[in-house]
Amino acid sequence: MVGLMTIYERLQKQHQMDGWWPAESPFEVVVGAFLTQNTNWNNVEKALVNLRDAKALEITTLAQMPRQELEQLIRPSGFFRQKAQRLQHFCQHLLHQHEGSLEHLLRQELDSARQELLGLSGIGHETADSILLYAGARPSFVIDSYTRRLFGRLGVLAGNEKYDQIRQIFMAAVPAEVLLYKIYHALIVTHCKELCRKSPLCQQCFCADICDYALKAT
DNA sequence: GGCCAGGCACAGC
DNA sequence: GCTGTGCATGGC
Repeated sequence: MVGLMTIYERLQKQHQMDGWWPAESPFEVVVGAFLTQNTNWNNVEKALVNLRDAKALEITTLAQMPRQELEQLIRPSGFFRQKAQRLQHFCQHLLHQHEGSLEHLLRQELDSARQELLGLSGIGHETADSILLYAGARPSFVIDSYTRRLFGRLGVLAGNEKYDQIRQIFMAAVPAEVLLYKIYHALIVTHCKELCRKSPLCQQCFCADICDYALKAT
């Protein structure tokens, strides 16, 4: 069995990758995390531009804006009614429970912050961990569909593990460093997006090329 | 024109 | 606990 750090090193040799999540502030990371759910990032970008132009990338503004106005601004990201409602609930939660401070929520003990996030509407496991890692700089490994596909094909995962089981596998094998977690997740996504979908051998991202590469000793 | 994209919640079993 | 379904847009 190839170790997770070995796979990391092989991926790193093939892709240039930095901190990755494109955002100008932790709050913008949060907004992006909601908007990107089951949605192409290109569409998220359009919505973020709209919000920025409307000077609405701010907790109080977003919380108090008329729902329909917010819906129209984020419309390009899809599921806009759901996402508008959930974003406003999140901002109102910050205002009421954390004096409007995102940092106040995220600087709690890691498991406490995670549980609080998971209790909010529209925040599931992946979104919670994305917020913790990329907005809060907390070492919480993000598991997404790419991770499941790639590491399932590599034989690291059986395919029936629950989210938290997979997260534990990664967090047990990868040193708890924020930058390392960020880059590893980014490498997985980038690797799958660039290579997996483009290969003629690709079948729902179980593409032989990507896996042979990752397994191959370099 | 069909399929997919960096999910989530909820109903029904 | 697991599975199916609704949510909606834009790019390929």
